[in-house]
Amino acid sequence: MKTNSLLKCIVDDNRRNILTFLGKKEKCVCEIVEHLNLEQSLISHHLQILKECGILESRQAGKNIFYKITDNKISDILKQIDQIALKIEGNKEC
Amino acid sequence: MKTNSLLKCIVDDNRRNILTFLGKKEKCVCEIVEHLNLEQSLISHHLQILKECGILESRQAGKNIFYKITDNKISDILKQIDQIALKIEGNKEC
DNA sequence: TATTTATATGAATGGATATTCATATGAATA
DNA sequence: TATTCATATGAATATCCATTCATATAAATA
Repeated sequence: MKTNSLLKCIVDDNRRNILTFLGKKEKCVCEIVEHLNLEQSLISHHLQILKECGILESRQAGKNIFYKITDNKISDILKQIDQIALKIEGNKEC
Repeated sequence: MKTNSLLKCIVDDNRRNILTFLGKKEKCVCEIVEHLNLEQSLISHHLQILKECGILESRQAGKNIFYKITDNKISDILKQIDQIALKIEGNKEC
């Protein structure tokens, strides 16, 4: 069983930032690139990973491709992860 | 901010298995080694990592060293992670 | 249709981290 | 006190994964 590969997916800093930036609204790649200020190809690679995991889905509109978080279940999971991150703040070396 | 390094800690398969095996009860290293069927030194390395993160604490009793999960806060986090893992089960490539 | 713009892709690289191997330490016991 | 048992440690190696770089694709526009 690979129960934790979505966790692995989310644990990466850049991917977490992408997801946080996306929030409830879909955004096109160039917006994400501009906001995170990272290489376009890097963003693109991360988007593919998130998409393969079922966390994101995409939609084409002309030259642009828009990404959004797939469903509320995923959003809930992300919220939980953030709550966990908060709890962790009180901890030692972490 | 390093909000996710405890997550990184937990995301590793062997460490998750160690934590799951520990549950509420302290166990000595040799029990963990026997149960996970991995090299003693590997288990020991992982135990150090978990200890440095504040997830585990240890107690010596003669030749044996017993490890246990530090506090209920950590236990709660682990439970949440497991719940998340369950939700994820319904997902695609993950 | 040539060029520009937006995005994807794949190979190469680098860095982080898991694993192994050999050995050290330290407590218990013969 | 020599040996055994339980665990830790550190260096070497292997593996994984993020990042970069160069390039491909495909839509739009001049």
